[in-house]
Order: sequence, then C-alpha cells, then structure tokens
Amino acid sequence: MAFATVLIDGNNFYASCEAALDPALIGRPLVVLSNNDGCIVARSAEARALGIAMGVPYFQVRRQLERQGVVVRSSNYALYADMSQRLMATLEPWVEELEVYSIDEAFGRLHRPAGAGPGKGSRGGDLSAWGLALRRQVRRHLGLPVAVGIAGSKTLAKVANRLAKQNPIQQGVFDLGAVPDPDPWLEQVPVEEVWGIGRKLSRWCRLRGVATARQLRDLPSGELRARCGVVGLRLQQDLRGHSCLLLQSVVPAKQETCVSRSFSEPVTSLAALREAIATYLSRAAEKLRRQRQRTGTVTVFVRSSPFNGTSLYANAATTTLPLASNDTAVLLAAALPLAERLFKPHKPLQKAGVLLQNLQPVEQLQHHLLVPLPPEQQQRREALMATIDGLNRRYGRGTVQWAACGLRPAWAMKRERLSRSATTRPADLPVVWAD
DNA sequence: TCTGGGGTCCTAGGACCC
DNA sequence: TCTGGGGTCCTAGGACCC
Repeated sequence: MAFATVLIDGNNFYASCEAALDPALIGRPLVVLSNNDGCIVARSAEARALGIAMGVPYFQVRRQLERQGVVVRSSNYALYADMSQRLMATLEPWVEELEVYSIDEAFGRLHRPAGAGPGKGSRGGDLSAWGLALRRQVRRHLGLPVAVGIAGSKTLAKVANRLAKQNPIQQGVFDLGAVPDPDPWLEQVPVEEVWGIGRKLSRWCRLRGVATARQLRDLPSGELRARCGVVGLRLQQDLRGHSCLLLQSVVPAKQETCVSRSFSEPVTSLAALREAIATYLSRAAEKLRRQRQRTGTVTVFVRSSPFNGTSLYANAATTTLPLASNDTAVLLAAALPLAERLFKPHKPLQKAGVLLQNLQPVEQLQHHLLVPLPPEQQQRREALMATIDGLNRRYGRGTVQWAACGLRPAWAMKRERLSRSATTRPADLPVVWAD
C-alpha cells in the first residue's frame, strides 16, 4: 500500500491574511513587520516583485516603501493565529493524518492510488488533481492562497512544495512522486533551500561542491555523517525517499516555554525591568496553565542592544522551585529577585525574557517533602487562576492583571500600523454590507 | 532615533559513581 | 617516574526550523 506525504503551506501567510480581511489590499504591494515594527517578515507577491528583501530593518527602507506606495502593516498575531486554526480545520478532512507543523504549514499523509500502468511511466497515480481541488477549497473558504507539495517523504514534500511555487505552470501544486524521473527536478533546487540545511551547512556543502538537492542526496553518506551526525544521515535518507522523519499528528508536550520581547525604548531603571519581567512571566504562566503543565525552574534573561556599538551586556539567572508550579504569584516571587540581580544601572537593556524549563504535566503527582499549601487552599489558588484566565480570554488580554506589570509602560511593544482583529474581536468585525 | 520571537534536537565535555 | 575503565547524568552551545 503506497502512501504519499504532502506539505501544504500558505503563500506569504501574514500578508495574505491581511489581504483576506481587507480586499482593498489585493493586488497591492504589502509588507508585514515584526514586533516593535522592527523588520520585514512577510511580503505580498507584488512587494517581492519590487525587490523588497525579507528580514531588512524597517527604518532602513521606510522612505523607499513610501515612494513605491507599499502598504505597511504591524504583525497582528491574533488574526494570523485565528486564520491558521481555520486553515488547519479545513485541511483536516482532506488527509488521513495531519501534522500542524507551524502557523502556516501542515504535513499530511494520504493514499497514493496505483499508477496508470506498468512500464517506465509514472511511479504511482498522480495526486495533482487532488491538490488542485484542495487549493480551490481553501481559497473559497478562507481567501488564502496555498501551495501543495506531494512526494514520498517530508523532505521531498518540502522540495515539491518549493517547485510548486517556483514554476507558475504547476498552478501551486506539484507531485514529485508522479513524475517519471525526479532527478532533473531535484537538480533545480539549490542546496540551501533543502529543509534542514541552514547557513553553516550550506556553506560546507558549497565548499564540497554540493550545490543542489540532487547532489546532496547522492553525496557519500560517510561524509555527511562525519560533518552533521545522525541529523544529516536522516535528512539524506528522507531525500532518497526512505521516509525517516515521521509524521507527528499527536502534539508532543512542550519541554520549555519562553516569553521574551525587545523593548520599544531602552530600559534603564530597575522599576521598568521589574514591570517587564512581571508582564512576560504572567503571560508565560498563562501559557503553562493552558498547556496543563507546571514548571520546575524559572530563568530570567536580559540583554543590551547588539547594534549600538557599545559592549554587549547579556546575562541570565535561574531559580529552581522547591515545588513545580503554574501559579503566577509563586512564579513572580521567584522571578522578580532574579531581575534585581541582573539589573545594572549603567547598562541600558534592549530585550528581556522569561524561560520556564523542566515542565511537567499537572496530572503528575509531586513527590516532595515540603507541602506549601493545604489542599483546600491549593484548590482556591487554582480556581483563582482559572477565573483570571477566563476573564482575559473572554474580554481580551490584560482585562485583569497583576499590579506588578505596570500600567501603559513606556517600554511596551510598538505596533503603529496594526490592522483590526477582524476575526477575534466583535468590535472589529468587517462590515460586508450596510444600508 | 529605529534591527523579531519561540521552539527542537544533538553533541561534547565535565562531574560523578563504582 | 609510574595512576583504569566504563557508565550515567547534566549543561552549554551549536545547528536548525518557522
């Protein structure tokens, strides 16, 4: 029984989400910025055609974008996360198993029908028509363009997805498992675009004379093993069509949870740093409770700007809790002294964060000598947290918050070009018609 | 003036144990 | 002068992903 692996992802996802909720943007050059309106993290096809690069700092190209009439948006994660959920729900019935891999992409597994016949034709039934139908449905339901790559393994499905986007003739769908000979296609894919080959490894590949996905596939395994260990071997096997990276349709429990942000302006006082850490920590604790986990250690880290020429100050401090917890008050009591330890009066900070590690499921019994709270009180604490989370979910983040987080702090994230939360806030619902 | 955030996995090396 | 071998656990750091 033959299976195919498919990779479906949103084209220019953030930019496409913006356009889906604001049709006036369709066909216009559009870019989306990272937090604090820092860098360009998504571009519409039209913006890409203007030669606007990915990842450039906004302030460097701002004038140019104005001249070119490019629409600029701050990231609206509430919108993208909601559109992502709708996308995944739409994909679900189309495959036998679905792995949600990131906010804008998912792997799927499905049956590959038998090929048209024996002989040197295709190696299996062509799934392109299936891909085109899926693509139409997503477009109709969500107004989002997606690309569909189909092959015999995850790494090859990634390659196929690239080829689908790269060659307009494919109309956004490519089945690498149905072509008579994949080699000329793999030859088209530069080695740095192979999934798992990053900056360091692609430099090594190039020096070795390996320039394409096909050459990487055919490199002697021993060499790859020596340079990249088992990770490289698995990647190569996958590229050869021997599926090594399995589909993970069950979401594994998180091993760590982190909340960190750059400040909109340098933080130079301990009071401001404490507010920031309290804010990040209460978000992290909220995540923990949603994941039904507790944390065993709390780490706070800070860093000055790496860009202003002065020497970098970067530091971190960690506390191990006597008893794992997800109670914001308990975690605040652990984290705030760490912030104090890290603060240096003459080191303006550009970024800080909270990292929670040694996570355990709340169901897990805790073996401990110290019982900090009687069970009855413990239950009241848990009920309090659940109430706070419920209020913030229902009425919006920050409806109820700890005083330690501060009110309208100066360091808070800058998002000057935010679109409406058109799918998650009643007040922001788009109006389709009006009298 | 202005430069993102949140993860995972693997490996090497040190501490420690018998 | 000369000082084993094998195992586990933990951590830091590097590489990658979107």
